[in-house]
Amino acid sequence: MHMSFFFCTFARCLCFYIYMDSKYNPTDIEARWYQYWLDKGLFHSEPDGREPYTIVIPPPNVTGVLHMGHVLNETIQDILVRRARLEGKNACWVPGTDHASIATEAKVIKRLKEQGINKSDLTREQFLKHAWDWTDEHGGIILKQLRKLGCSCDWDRTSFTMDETRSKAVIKVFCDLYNKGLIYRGLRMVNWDPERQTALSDEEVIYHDEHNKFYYLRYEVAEEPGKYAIVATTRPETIFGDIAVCINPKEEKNQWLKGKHVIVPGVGRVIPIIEDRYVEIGFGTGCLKVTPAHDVNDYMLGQKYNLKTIDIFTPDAHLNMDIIEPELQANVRKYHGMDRFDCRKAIIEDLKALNLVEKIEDYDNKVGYSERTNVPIEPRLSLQWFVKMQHFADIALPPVMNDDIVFYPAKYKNTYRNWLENIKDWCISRQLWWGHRIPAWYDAELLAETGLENYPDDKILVCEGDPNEQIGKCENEKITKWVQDEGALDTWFSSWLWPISLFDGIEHPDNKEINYYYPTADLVTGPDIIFFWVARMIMAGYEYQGKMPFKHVYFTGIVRDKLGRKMSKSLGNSPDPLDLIERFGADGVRMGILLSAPAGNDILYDDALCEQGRNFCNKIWNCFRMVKGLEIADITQPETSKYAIEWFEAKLGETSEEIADLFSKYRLSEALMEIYKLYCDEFSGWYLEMIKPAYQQPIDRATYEATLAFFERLLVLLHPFMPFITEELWQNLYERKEGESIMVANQTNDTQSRENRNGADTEAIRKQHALILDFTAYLKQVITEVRAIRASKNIPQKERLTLISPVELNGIVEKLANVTVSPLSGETPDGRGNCAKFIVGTDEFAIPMDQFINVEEELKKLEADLAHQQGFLRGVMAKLSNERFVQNAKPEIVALEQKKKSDAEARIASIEEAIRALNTK
RNA sequence: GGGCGUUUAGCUCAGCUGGUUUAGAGCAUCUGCCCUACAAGCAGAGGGUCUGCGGUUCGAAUCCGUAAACGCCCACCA
Repeated sequence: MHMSFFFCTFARCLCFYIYMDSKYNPTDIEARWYQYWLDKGLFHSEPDGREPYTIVIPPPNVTGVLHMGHVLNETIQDILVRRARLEGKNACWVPGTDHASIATEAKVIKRLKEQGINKSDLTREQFLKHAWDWTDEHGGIILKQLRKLGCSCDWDRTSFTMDETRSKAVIKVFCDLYNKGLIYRGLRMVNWDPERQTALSDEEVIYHDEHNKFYYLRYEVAEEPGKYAIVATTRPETIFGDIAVCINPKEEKNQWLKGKHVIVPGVGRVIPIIEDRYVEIGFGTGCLKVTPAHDVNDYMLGQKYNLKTIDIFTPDAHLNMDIIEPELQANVRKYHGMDRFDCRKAIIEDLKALNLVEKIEDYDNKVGYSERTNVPIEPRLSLQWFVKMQHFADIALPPVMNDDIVFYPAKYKNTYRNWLENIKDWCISRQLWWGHRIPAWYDAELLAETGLENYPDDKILVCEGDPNEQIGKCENEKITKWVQDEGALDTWFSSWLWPISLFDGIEHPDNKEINYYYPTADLVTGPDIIFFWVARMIMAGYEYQGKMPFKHVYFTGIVRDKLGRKMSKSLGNSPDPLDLIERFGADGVRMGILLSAPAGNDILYDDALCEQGRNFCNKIWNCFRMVKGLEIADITQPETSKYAIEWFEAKLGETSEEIADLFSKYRLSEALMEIYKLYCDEFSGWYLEMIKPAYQQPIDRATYEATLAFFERLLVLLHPFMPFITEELWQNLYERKEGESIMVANQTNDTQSRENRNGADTEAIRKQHALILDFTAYLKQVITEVRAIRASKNIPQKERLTLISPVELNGIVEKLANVTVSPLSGETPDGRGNCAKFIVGTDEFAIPMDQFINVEEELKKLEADLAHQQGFLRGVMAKLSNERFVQNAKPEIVALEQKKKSDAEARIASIEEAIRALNTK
């Protein structure tokens, strides 16, 4: 293979193609052409006069590695980009990575721990140094992996959500939204991740069904010792924070509790019974313990009734008893420092001992988990920054609902609308260091006085840059030092600007690049981030560019294994894409992942699909060997070849149109399947067989040239899907100049021929094409029937047969079926002894043969066919004899049925005649 | 608790506004072939009544209703 490659490329010595290996070996070829594309700058885009086609990559985590989901996603993007490039558009695919604040910070902490360093021992600056080291070390591995897959990203534009331009954009947008009153600071109940010790947005919480316990606890009534209110809870460890017990004022069975007080079991705090209709009548015992610091609803009640909050957890969800009233310390001290789940067990055991547990029931409920760390979320009251979302929902909903932005598949419009119509404010602050630091500053002196929570909002300074540098420059400024907010921003607060910030459109909103590349054409992503990312990009797009960020959104499915299970590390069912590329070639893997991936459907991945991709490469490879192995001579062109060329021209045109149509609907796997069939069936199976010279005979020049031209068009058609093998063969099909590439070989053949046929011409050519396509389909049927007869009678292909035909056929049949066609002349074929018969359309063909014809078997077949045709005719007749059908159906439908009828009758007559003939034997 | 989607050959899926020779493709299966481009291949074949039920219609895989199964999204019942 190495040798042949060498000669193909450099010596261009035709005869060596014959010695090409019959198996395609992708490894060297892929590496070589990717480097070539890079060297020639073929991925790079600059604004020019052409129509732009832009895709921004959904930035993978900077320290992530390639998995099957990426393979699917990036393959689709590459196909779209390469197709656009071939159509002559100025295609620009911008790559980049995401700093993924939580995930990356977790990885850095883990590594530090392995080195014996705790995050808490470091300053922010020290930690960030480690984080950047880690990023430099592991960052961008995934981008290198994308090259193996063949992705044609403009690497010169590689960006990072935390590089300078992107960071500036984030800070500027924060300040702008703050000044517009769309960002505020507030003490709210948020989703708290005790592992990472940070707030999360609602979208980062994943709910799992769980089998839990429902604990019925006995709260002694203070006014009536010995009597108890029974409170049911799933979280007994929160009773230290109980501040009231709430009943519904209309609940009959709890009327007696009204106005009384109860004693929190094991804790000893005396708390009031309050009344609110929030408590559902009939659920549990009707008594709800109110713990405003640890439950969203309880917090609501707490606010309504002005109850105090007792936060009994440390940020890492251990019990903090220091906050409990001194007089109760003796009761609760032993729980101090316990983990929340350990405490749950302990408190129940202790309450059991005190006979304060009424009963414990099994209970199924939903528990929220942190998306990133997978630990149960703790609702926690804390001071955070929020974006007011109603405004954004208002600007982002209409363009999707009226299809200015088109979703594929459209069903996600519902999901999108549902979210936007129930939008809640977005918690954007994180208690992390790795990320964009919130540009909010506090007067150090005042802060020391008030503390963060009570720091007045109107004394907060939100600005780009460090305000301390301005100190002293203003006359009447009393502030001596500004202290920056400790928090970082949610990663998605930078991601939502991606399509704009990649072109520096936030800092310089009217620059040449943003004006050219924005809005982008297509966004390809998974439906799991429709809220996180897609919706918010639409919001930011309209807010900062006044325009949609993309015109189409292609939602991919989730990649699963062939049993339908999600791919996961723990199941070990996720193949390593690089390993697959090693085994099947990048082109094979691309085909494999795409074949079963209609938009929005989950894809059930199976190695067998990549195998099919590899086999396809091999097929193309061998077509090429065959064509280039032909010896050319100045001989006259056979009629069969002329016909074959005419037919394949029509076929190629037809399929190209179908493929264009499928592309316009983003039905990429179907488009690939069309090309696959075009290669394997039509080109290899039929066309090449039609034009193939007899053994060791040369081919005429005209046919050879036409075949090369077809091959080239086929390669261009396939190139977006399988870039490597198509480049390799395209380069070797003709002499190419240095720097040329299939990547930019505009589909001149197609477009030219299409442009040439305009008006009436086009119509005429269409008709002509339809004719030859129909007739060839007919010829193929005849050939297939002959082959079937050979197969069933064990007649070798080499043995020439005679075919008695009632219609005029052409040399194609003689060549491919290896028959001599003889016209049906007066004499019935039956008169010639044994005949095998078949029917195509309404025409009856016969092959005389010496072999014994099994009359019974033939009869059986014919009779089965007869029954089928008669059944069919009955169905047609039933329609035609139905007056209402004839009256109501469209005339062309009735005419069609009539044609069906006459055709069926003709066929039945032919079959009956054949049966009669056999019976008379 | 709401909302959405799916259910067509062994598997994965097409089948657009009901009528196109009584349902198509790829893979898998079966049979026969190493015929000098390709056994990672070639030739041929078998296989579904379109989840069930009811309705609309001259006509339903296709429209409507209903049941079931599966899947997804959203929601503060402790």
